[in-house]
Amino acid sequence: MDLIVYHYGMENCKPSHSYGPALRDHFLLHYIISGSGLFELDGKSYNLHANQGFLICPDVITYYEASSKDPWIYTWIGFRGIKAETFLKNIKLDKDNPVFKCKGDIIKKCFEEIRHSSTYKLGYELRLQGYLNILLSELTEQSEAPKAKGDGQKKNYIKKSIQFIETNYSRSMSIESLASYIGLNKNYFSTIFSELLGIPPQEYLIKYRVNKACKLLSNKDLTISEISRSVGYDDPLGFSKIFKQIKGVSPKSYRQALL
DNA sequence: TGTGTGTGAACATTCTGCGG
DNA sequence: CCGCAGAATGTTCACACACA
Repeated sequence: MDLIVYHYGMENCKPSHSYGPALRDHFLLHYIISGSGLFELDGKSYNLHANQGFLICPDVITYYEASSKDPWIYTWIGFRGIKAETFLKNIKLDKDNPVFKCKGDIIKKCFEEIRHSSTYKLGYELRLQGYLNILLSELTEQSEAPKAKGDGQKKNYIKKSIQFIETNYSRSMSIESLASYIGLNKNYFSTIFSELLGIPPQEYLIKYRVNKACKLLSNKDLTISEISRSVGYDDPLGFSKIFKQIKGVSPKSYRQALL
């Protein structure tokens, strides 16, 4: 199994309530709903409060204790599985970096839904696993490295858009959908694309498709219509127009010159 | 307060699809 | 292949917002 949920729950701790030192044989994610407390692992201490969480890894001795003045209320989920470690690595969580901070209230809601799963009789396990996946997905999103600033960030946008073009050129695609894939406004996307590459995204996409078509034209078993569809043009006539505009000759003439 | 990043609107230009 | 109309895209500018 990729992921198996072992157990889950919520604890409204009394002042100075503690657990451990103890070992676990599975991963255990805690999320602090309110209050504060202390988490210790490998000789390191972490003072944690609401909206933070911590991970306990298998075979690692840990100790945690609620604050005497403002004891925490936390919720947890224990799990393991062949993909558990990979998923946690994506979140950049391990025994050396066991603490995370949550933005918004999606994580809190995931834990609420996980606890609420017990009210389902037939779909219980699927629901539980589903919410664990959503929880890990959200933590992965939130753990994303801070965005680079200036040209570095712009280069990242352009790199991402080029990768998108290279894998989706054979499908119909608008510049707006491309910009939206990157998470930018289409106008701003066009501006930075032209700024960094010297040509607008539309022109880049057309040239990329025409270059791909040139390679396909060397295969005489393919018709012009098949090639036009293969590079994202449903209308062969439109494709021929564009091709002639870029290469100066029609696709047919280009092929004759090749063969 | 200045600067950089990003958005939204308006308008111009280019592209696309269709009929002849 | 041409011309047209509508759609899509590019350009420019004003503005908001975050941050130093």
